[in-house]
Amino acid sequence: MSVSSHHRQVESRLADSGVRYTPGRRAVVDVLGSAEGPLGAAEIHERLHGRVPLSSVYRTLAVLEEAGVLIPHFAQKGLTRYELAEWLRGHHHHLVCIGCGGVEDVTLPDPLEAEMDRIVKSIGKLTEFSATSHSLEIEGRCARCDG
Amino acid sequence: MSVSSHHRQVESRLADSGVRYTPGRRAVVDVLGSAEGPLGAAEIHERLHGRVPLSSVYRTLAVLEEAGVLIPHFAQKGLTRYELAEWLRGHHHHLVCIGCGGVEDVTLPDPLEAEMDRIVKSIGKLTEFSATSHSLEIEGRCARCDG
DNA sequence: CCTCGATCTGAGAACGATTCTCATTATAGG
DNA sequence: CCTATAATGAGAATCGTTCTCAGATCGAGG
Repeated sequence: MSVSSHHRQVESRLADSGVRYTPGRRAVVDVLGSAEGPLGAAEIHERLHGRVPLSSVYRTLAVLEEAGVLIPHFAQKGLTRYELAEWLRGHHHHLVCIGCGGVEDVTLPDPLEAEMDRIVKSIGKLTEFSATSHSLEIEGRCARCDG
Repeated sequence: MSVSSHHRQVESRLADSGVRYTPGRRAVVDVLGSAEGPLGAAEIHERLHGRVPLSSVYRTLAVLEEAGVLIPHFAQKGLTRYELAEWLRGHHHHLVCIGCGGVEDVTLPDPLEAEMDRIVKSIGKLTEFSATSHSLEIEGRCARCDG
């Protein structure tokens, strides 16, 4: 799943809604496509060395979220991070480090993910709630902070 | 696990850190103890009918989080909600409604929770990450928003 | 190519949630 | 009681985010 493949997919998804895939928007997708986990607006702005002004980064994130290209992720007070949606990056879960606050992605092996699905389905049956998606957040200490 | 039992436990936990369990703090614990899910500062202030000013609610939340009585929960842009920590309320998961943004708790039946534990343990073995806790976030539509 | 309308952008103002400040009040211990 | 310490209330300050608006860009039709 290369970055240029992301570009093709995003471009066509945006085209469907009559939205342009401009250089600024590409730049944001590039940054997120090569990130190790979700990033916030300020982090993205930083990684672009100011080539895209912060207010435009925010607008771009809103446009891409609206188009279903990005998914917001909340794990810290007052900070929204974004990552590529699952249809671009694949289904995965998060390891949230209680030491440094960072978030890493994990993709489960099929048998484990199948088990997760069964659990989520069971919960749907137990409650008046129609589940569309799920995410397992595991808190702990990453290799760097553990020791 | 009654509310008065919560009060006793919280009081003794706070005493350990030389922190007073004042009426305002009790009121916040009361509200959270009888909530159906995590609440934000404004929601708590609202449910107290202004008996505790908003700035005090914020301070109280910070104090109680610091003491390990409350756990913050993030599921919405720019809004931090809190709930009683697991040692007070028991382990549970969250149903996050993509319609109204609300969050409900679910406690899994033992066999399902046991399965979750196995999954989390397996992930710990797969990665350089020492898990201390986990939470399954299920996104979907609540009974009210579905239809 | 050139024009026109629609879309996008940049800069800064505005906003909402949260935190801070500081003067005042409550509390526990001597 | 008195005093030192902790807690409170009200409003100002802060920070992430959203909005506004004037100007730049684009792409379809002439």
